[in-house]
Amino acid sequence: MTSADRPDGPRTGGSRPDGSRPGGGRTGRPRSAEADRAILDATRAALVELGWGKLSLGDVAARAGVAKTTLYRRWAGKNELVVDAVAALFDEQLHLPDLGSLTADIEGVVLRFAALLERPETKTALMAVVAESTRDEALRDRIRSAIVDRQKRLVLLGRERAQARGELPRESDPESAARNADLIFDVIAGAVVHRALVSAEPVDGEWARGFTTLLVVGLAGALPD
Amino acid sequence: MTSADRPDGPRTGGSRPDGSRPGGGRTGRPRSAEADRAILDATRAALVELGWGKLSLGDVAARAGVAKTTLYRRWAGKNELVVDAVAALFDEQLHLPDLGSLTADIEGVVLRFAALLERPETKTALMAVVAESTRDEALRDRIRSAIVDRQKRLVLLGRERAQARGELPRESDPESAARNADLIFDVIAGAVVHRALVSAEPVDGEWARGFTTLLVVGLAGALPD
DNA sequence: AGCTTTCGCTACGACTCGTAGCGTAACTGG
DNA sequence: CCAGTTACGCTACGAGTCGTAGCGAAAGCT
Repeated sequence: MTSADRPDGPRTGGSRPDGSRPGGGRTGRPRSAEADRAILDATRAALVELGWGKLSLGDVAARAGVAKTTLYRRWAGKNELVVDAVAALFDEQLHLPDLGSLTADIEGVVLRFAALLERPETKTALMAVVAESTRDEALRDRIRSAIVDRQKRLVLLGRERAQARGELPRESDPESAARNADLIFDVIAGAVVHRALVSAEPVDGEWARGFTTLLVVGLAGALPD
Repeated sequence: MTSADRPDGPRTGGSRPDGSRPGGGRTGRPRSAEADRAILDATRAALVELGWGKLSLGDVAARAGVAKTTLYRRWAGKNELVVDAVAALFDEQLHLPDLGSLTADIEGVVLRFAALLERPETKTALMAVVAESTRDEALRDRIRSAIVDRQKRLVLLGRERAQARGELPRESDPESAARNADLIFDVIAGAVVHRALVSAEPVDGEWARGFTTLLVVGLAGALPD
């Protein structure tokens, strides 16, 4: 689940918590799925206590009750490990319940996303891995498939619902529709992240309302154009 | 150790590129202003070559032709040093020329900001220090005063101009006006950063136009409300 | 002059990194 | 049941970084 697959380096699995058949019947001792869980849990715990900067893989291994070598057999380094560790949180937390209107849907997802960014694990980890990804294309791909693309689906789903309700026009040109979805995604996710982590001020109901109003008015007015 | 507290240690200045009078007439050998310049230049160069993760202070000192100890006498650690190094770039690059209309002003600042984020120094450094700042209040303050607050001024200036032109209403309630400015700031800066660094796609003229249209329509429609 | 502060240099213990080598454990197919 | 294969825990290692201490010399001020 976590990974875009990786051809096959020395580190075979990299991340394959299911631990089993890629091509049929693997032989030999299987990887402990429990070790995977323990490592990812330990990673999140260490992020909470130490933050990104002081997190060391030796420490994570010790917390997980696992040898350091085991950890290196599965993940190439800190970056990859942390991406997988926080990606799981995104999967758990990010859904888009139908709240009946475009405004309510956006407000809802903004608050959910903000709550996720309040957690100390994600707070310190997300920006850090993005920073590292600026010099590491493989990491960028991993972040994209493990985190970003899944968030983007929420935008697509929300738009579809809004169109079904008649709140947004159906766009005829698929290219421009894709561009608009990307734009909206960057606006929503960017604004929330910036508010929460850069401005370091709370994303509360009031802020979410103001932001959503701005966005919905803009969409209603700018899209049909 | 890196950063958090520094009641009043051996590290006097922390960051005082002017290097002179804090309390009147300092005695003794003054700090070399040229060394400051050399260190910050070396920091930016090292960021370009190595990125945040592999940047080491020993390396920076060597590049700058300065003893490692000198570096530690002025900055508490990597975080503070890099903030100062990139803050200078923001000062150089971020202005707001009057382009005649609110739309043009926003498009202009978006493209300028994007160009700044394209540079490898800022790309890798900005997210990293923000990530560290989530666990270090002093660093957060430093980022705020060295970078964030200055960007925010552009929003205030832009709004004032737009109001003078009659493009935006003058807001009566100063509290709500401040909230709106903060909101607009997070939307603009957040969207650009997210597009450039997370989505990792180009902030070109086309994107800037689409974003600006969305924002201006939203502002025109939502603000008088 | 004398006082004060900074500078370059060297050296240091503590720590993290990522890997190698070994013997053992777990699972599979003949 | 046994041979083959893979994962595991453990130990040990060289390399690199961190941040500090201690020294003598340099550069200002009064």
